Amino acid sequence: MSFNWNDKEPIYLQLKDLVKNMILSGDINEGDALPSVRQVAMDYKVNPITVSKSYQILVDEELVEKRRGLGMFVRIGASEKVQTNENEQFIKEDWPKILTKIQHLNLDTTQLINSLKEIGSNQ
Amino acid sequence: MSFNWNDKEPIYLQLKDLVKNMILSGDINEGDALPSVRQVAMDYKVNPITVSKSYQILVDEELVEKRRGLGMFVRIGASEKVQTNENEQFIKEDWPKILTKIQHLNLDTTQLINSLKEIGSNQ
Amino acid sequence: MSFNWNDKEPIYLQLKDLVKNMILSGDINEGDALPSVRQVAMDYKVNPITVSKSYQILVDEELVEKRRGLGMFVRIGASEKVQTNENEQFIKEDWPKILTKIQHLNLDTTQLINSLKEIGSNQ
Amino acid sequence: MSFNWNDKEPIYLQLKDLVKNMILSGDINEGDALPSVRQVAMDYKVNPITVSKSYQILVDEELVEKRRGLGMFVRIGASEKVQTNENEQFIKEDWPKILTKIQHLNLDTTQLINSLKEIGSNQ
DNA sequence: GTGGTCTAGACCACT
DNA sequence: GTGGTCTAGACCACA
Repeated sequence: MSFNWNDKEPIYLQLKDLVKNMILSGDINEGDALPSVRQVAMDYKVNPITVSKSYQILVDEELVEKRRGLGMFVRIGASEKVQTNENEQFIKEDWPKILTKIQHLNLDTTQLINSLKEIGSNQ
Repeated sequence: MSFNWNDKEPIYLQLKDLVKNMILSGDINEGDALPSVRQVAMDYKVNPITVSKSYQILVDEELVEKRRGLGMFVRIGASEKVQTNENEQFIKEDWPKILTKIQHLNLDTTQLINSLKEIGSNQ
Repeated sequence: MSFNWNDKEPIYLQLKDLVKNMILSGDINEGDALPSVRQVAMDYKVNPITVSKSYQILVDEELVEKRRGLGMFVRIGASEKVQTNENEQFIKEDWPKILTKIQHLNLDTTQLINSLKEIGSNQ
Repeated sequence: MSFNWNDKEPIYLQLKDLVKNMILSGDINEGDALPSVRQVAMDYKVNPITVSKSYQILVDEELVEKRRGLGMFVRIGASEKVQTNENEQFIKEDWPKILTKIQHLNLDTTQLINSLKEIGSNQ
């Protein structure tokens, strides 16, 4: 386990997103401890400081709390918080840009709508 | 005019996209000269080397040609080429990612579809 | 009772100060036993070793004595001793720093003086 | 220049405060560039990453802005902002604690008031 | 056991 | 020139 990394983005950000997704998907439950910095560093063959940096961001975003001498723990409500934040960001920031681009490129919307409908029916 | 810049992407890429969009939208016509490196550098309060780098990319993408002693000129067919390339990129790369994200976030597709329909009817 | 803790200072020091203040205010009388390490650990949801460390400091400061098999007891004269030490520390170390800071921040001293007068008149 | 450092607080925090004070006192003017990370690292015989960490905090506090490829610059209004923040923190957080402690220790307020008056008259 | 800090030295992207 | 990232390895405080 060592070559997931995308060269364009710093590892610590990718790692942060990875953990975020694990919280979102329930791979790590609220109240649980995150794997220790050292553990992750070894598993992913990454420097402990790099892992530390990822975890610190999650603390700053109030998704994770540090219990001194014990480790990092997923806060209660973290999963919902992530979901809410990401939804909001998509709706308010990403989607409008996407619409603008579609208009800008003068794309045929019927195809796009169809692909969206497919997704909708599978939910 | 100085704070358009997004911190996550290098200025020279943002500048390149800006020019590309001006070509696409007809703000700069095919055959026309691009504003001089110095001019742009002053207008946008950017280092001339940064502007050069942007222009060079456009030359590499064969949208623009350098005429020695005269400046940079938009090639004939550039606009269409941009449009084609961007369309393809959107359909093949961006849109699938967008769909995945929508599914991932479990978003309500009906709203999204409605906003797309609105755009479609205005075209 | 679990989140009194200030993240900047180690828990064992905060706990030590807490006990000190209880001695000072008479919540625990001289000659009385301190609550057992286990008890405190449970009450405050803290590791017993952390509590031990706090108590050990109080022993080192000769405010508390250990009676083997019985527990920790507040020494006679402890309250006065705490008061004397803390007074001295405040006057000699804390207050000068406070004055410097007030000057540095260029604060209006009249307000501060008024709040001090209020306290004085209530004593 | 190498042994200013207090062992109890991380260097990067001390360095941050040092820069903050330089902004506050006008040693570095608003709009000016901060000394480069490498320069400071050499001057103070500290690792560049440590300096970087300090500077990053100032960016997060919006006192300093990064201009890519150019360096870090003191934002307009930074000095006032620092002053306002520190004043507020003193009045709302530090001073009440000080008052409590004075009351708690049953200190003679007249001396304290006198020392405050002295400061006041020198302003 | 846990995370936090620091160093020395390397490499990279941006301007 | 600028800052950002990462490594490898060390040491420390806390629980």
